[in-house]
Amino acid sequence: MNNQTSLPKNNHMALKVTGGARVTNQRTLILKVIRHRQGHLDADEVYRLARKKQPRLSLSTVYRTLQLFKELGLVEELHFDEAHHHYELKLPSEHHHLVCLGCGRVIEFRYPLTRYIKRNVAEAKDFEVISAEIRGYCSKCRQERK
Amino acid sequence: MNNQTSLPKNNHMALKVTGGARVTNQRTLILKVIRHRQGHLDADEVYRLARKKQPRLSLSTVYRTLQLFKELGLVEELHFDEAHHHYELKLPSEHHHLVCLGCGRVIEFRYPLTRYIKRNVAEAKDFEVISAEIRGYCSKCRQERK
DNA sequence: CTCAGTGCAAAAGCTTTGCATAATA
DNA sequence: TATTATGCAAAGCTTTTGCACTGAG
Repeated sequence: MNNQTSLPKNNHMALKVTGGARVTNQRTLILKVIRHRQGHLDADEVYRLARKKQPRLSLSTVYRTLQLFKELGLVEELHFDEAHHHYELKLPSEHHHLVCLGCGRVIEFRYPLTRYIKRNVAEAKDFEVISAEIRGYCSKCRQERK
Repeated sequence: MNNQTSLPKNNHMALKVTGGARVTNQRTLILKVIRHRQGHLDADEVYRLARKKQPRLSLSTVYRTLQLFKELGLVEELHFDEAHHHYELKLPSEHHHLVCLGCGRVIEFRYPLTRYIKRNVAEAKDFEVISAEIRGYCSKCRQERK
C-alpha cells in the first residue's frame, strides 16, 4: 500500500506461482491497479487507470490479462449489470454482494452464507460456493417506487 | 397450457393492468413463449421460438418487448454469464439460482433465503430481496478441477 | 535465441436506435 | 384518427481475434 517497491515483488510471486505465465510490465501494472482499488472495476476502468502509468497499454492487453487472472484464480469476474463485466481481487474471506436493480448500487457484505446454504439447500450439497449476489431494491429505490 | 384460447386473455390482462401499453400480437406471443418455457431463456431463444408462429417478427421487437416486460415487472432479467441476458417469468414464490462457473449450468432451488439474509446481514435490513445467485462449482466440475 | 505477450486494427457478438409503415385503442 | 408499436437496417458497445513486432526467460 505504501511501500512502492514491494508491490512488484508480490505481483511477481502471484504470477510466478502459476507456472509458465510471464511477468510483464503490463501484467504487473494491471494487478497493481486492481489491488489498489478495493472493490470491483470493469475492464475500461482498469484500462484508464493503468494508462496513466503506461500510456501505450492497449485495451486488448487489459482484456487478455483479466482473462488470465481469472483463470489463475487471482480475480473474480462478476456480472452485476448487462453492460460490463466487473473484476475484483479474490479475497480469502467470504464476502457477497447486494445489487440494487433500481440504481445499480453494489453493497458488499461479509456475513458468511456458505454454511447455511450448504446445510439447507439440497441442490447445493455438492456445490462449492464462491460468491453470492443478492438482487433487489435498496431502501432509497424502494421509497421512490412507491 | 393446453387451452389455447385462454392464453391471450391472460396476456391481455397482464398487459392491460399496466395502463397504457398496447396489447399486440407480438407481445402476446412473446409472453406466451416465456410462459411456455419454465425457466430462463435469452432474447435470441425467445426470437427463434416466437418466429415459428410469427415469422416476420423482428429481433428488435423482442428486445423492446423484453425491456417492457421487465419494467412492468412481468419478467426478471438475469445475468448468468458474460454474453447474454436471460429472462424468466417473475414467480410469486421465492426461488434462486446456483450457477456453475465451470460448465455454466444453472440449478434452480426454492429454499427461501430472504428471511435469513435480512435477519443476519445488517446491510440488507432495508433491502428488498428479489433473487439470489450463488456462484461456484458443481460437483462434476469440482472433480475435474482436481 | 525462442516463444509468449503486446499493440494496433479489424471483426464479432449482443443490444439499441432512427425512421417510415402498420396497427391499436 | 391519434398515437404507439413494428420491421428493417444501420449504428453502438463491449469483447475477441489476427498478425507482425517486441520482450521475457
